[in-house]
Amino acid sequence: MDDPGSPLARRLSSAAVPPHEGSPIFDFINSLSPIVTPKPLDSAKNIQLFKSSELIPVSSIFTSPQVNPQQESEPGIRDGYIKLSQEVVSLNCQRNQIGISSCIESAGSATLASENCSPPEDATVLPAGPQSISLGSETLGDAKKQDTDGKTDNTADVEQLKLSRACSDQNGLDQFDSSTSGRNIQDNELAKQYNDDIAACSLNRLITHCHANNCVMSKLDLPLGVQQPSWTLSGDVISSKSFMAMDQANSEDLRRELFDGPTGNIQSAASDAHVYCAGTEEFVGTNRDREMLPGVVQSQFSNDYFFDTFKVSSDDMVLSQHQCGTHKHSLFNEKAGASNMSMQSISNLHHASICGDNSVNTVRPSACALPGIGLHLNAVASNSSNMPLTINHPLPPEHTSPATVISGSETALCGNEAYTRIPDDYSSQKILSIADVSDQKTHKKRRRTLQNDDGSCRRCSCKKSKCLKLYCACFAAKVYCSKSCSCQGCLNNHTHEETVSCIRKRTESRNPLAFAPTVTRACGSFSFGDDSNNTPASARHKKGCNCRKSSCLKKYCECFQSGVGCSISCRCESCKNSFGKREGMLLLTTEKLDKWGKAKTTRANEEKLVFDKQHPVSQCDDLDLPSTGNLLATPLLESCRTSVLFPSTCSKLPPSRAGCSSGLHNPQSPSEADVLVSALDTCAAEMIHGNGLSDIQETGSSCATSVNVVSPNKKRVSPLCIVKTALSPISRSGRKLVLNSIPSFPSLTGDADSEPH
DNA sequence: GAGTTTGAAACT
DNA sequence: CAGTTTCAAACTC
Repeated sequence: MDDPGSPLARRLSSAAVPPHEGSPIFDFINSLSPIVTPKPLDSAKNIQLFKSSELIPVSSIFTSPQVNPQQESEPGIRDGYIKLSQEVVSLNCQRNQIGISSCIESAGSATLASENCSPPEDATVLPAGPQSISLGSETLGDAKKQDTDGKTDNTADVEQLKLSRACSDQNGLDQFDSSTSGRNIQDNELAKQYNDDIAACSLNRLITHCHANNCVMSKLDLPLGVQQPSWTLSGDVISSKSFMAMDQANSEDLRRELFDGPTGNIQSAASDAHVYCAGTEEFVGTNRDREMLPGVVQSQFSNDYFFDTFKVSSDDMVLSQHQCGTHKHSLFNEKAGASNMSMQSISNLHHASICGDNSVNTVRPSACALPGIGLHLNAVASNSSNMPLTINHPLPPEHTSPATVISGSETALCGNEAYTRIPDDYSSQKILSIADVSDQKTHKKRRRTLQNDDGSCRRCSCKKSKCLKLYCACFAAKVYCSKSCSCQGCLNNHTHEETVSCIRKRTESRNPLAFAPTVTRACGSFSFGDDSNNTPASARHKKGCNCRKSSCLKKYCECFQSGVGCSISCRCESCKNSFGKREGMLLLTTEKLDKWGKAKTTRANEEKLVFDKQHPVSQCDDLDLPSTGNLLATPLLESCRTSVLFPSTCSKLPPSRAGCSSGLHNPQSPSEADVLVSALDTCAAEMIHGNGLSDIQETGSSCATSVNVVSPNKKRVSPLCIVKTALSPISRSGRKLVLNSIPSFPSLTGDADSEPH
């Protein structure tokens, strides 16, 4: 923690009280530079500095029973952040003692508050403590008892109102045509319907990581790309209701460091929170984005530092003002800049800046054609902080347009992998929203739409499993079944909470990855220059598909369903995944394959020995890997490709050809191999997915970050070392990289699990 | 909506 | 651990 005597601590302590004119803090505030919009590209690069070594284990993500996303969108749930109405906000505003503070709760909340006819008196004044708004699972669970249909009509009205308000008030968003408005509404609606736990975590974690790595980064330096993922994820979380452990201490530390300046009034409460700022997302902006806000919202901003002081509590946690504000900030960027893709001038600019992509075209064809949501249905267990999340809504053809793609952070940042599953309800609800707004269809029709049209609805219809097996989508997503499920004999509900918990534990003990998300996003994906062209494909799979007949072209394929390309984790056959074939293995030339195939075990070992003699010293002094592994001693690009690809290739090759399993093993422990495979996964896979050698230097840091994450013995591996080594002439000599113990399957445990056991 | 196909999960 | 069975979603008609 901070040294009490440190300038930082002094600033912090002084910030707790209103500054007086002439006081040091006042002077300090006055001396602050105007807010400067960071250059996203540069910022994005900064993000690469984030090390992943302090990331939270995935396992910590999956904790408490979750509620079916469907339910979370229901009135009782929403009230949670609906309560953050203007009243509340105004109270918060009043509580802000520092002149520069303000509040940012927007009309969006008010609009939401009216939704579902939530009486204003329910808008409990936000207490300072964590007990304020209880939106825990139980609350949500109870809420799910409510009927969904009744809500949607109100929602439609509200959304229409919101739309009109937005249209009339927006100054900078004049491209708001009716069709895209509908989509925006959908996005907004969707985002509201998702819990944003992860979003809350995301920035914290980002900050935490930054902190851990001594990144000097002011809140305003948080690039859009950093911020956006938070809110992009926020949409997910609302639905997924996943909880994520937070390194509260770290984030708090950093928050103090970063944010204690002028606004000071830091609430040292739990850093994680269900940031129900989300309810206002479409109207929330930063001071620098205010011109883009609807007037009604702008009017709520009393000053330019509003986001510093917003305070909101939700669930059982209190979000620091800064967090929330920053999230809002991010959120707005997301909503205004990304979700409203129709506003090309905004979104394109944004995307381009985030991506560091020269191309202004933000919409990838694949994204438009996604059959499913970019991420999976499971609980959003996301290290979302860094995660550029492309939400690719599975929309009917008539809705399939760039504007439907929430891609606010397509590339942005990924200090680490993230485990993200967006409930398919997301999309279905989006469709529902469309129906509500545009047609006011009947409930029946809506329900039908909900269930059928987008084809991605995950409401289970289990018959025999009692919804207590992974067959059940709800169970697999760690959510309780909802009314909208058509399951029979369902035990996956609150009534059988203990049973469910028990079964979950059992299931998880049997397979630790049982509840792991299918799709994750690899660390470093954001850093590849052309990743904007294949963001879905850059997603990685923890498990990978095993398709045979579907050629990964149907929703049988989890990858395809998730709108991502197949990865090296997949064992699919004849992969034709339109989002990214596992064609990396095609990079293995026939010659190479033949070589590998013909290589006898002994010969391979001999070569290895010879090579080891020739290169007795690692080319990277600080590459402190186990000598037995020496896997990165020759991390030449080609080898990197080859070897990393090889596992997947191996799985399809006869053992005799599967060099990686044909006796090249040495006594190295499998975990190390896993680790390294995992470490190389990102780099190699990114290369595989079309990123050339020229990208490596760019991506080196991220790759190395990955390596850092998975480095055996938790020893850090110099990023530069990896990159250098990968590009070294020696490495390019073509000598085979003897990946001694890479298993025939790549690590399925993922980065977070990659620590040696 | 019924039947078939598919691939993951569970089981042996 | 590989093979088989079970299961539910996706798909087809």
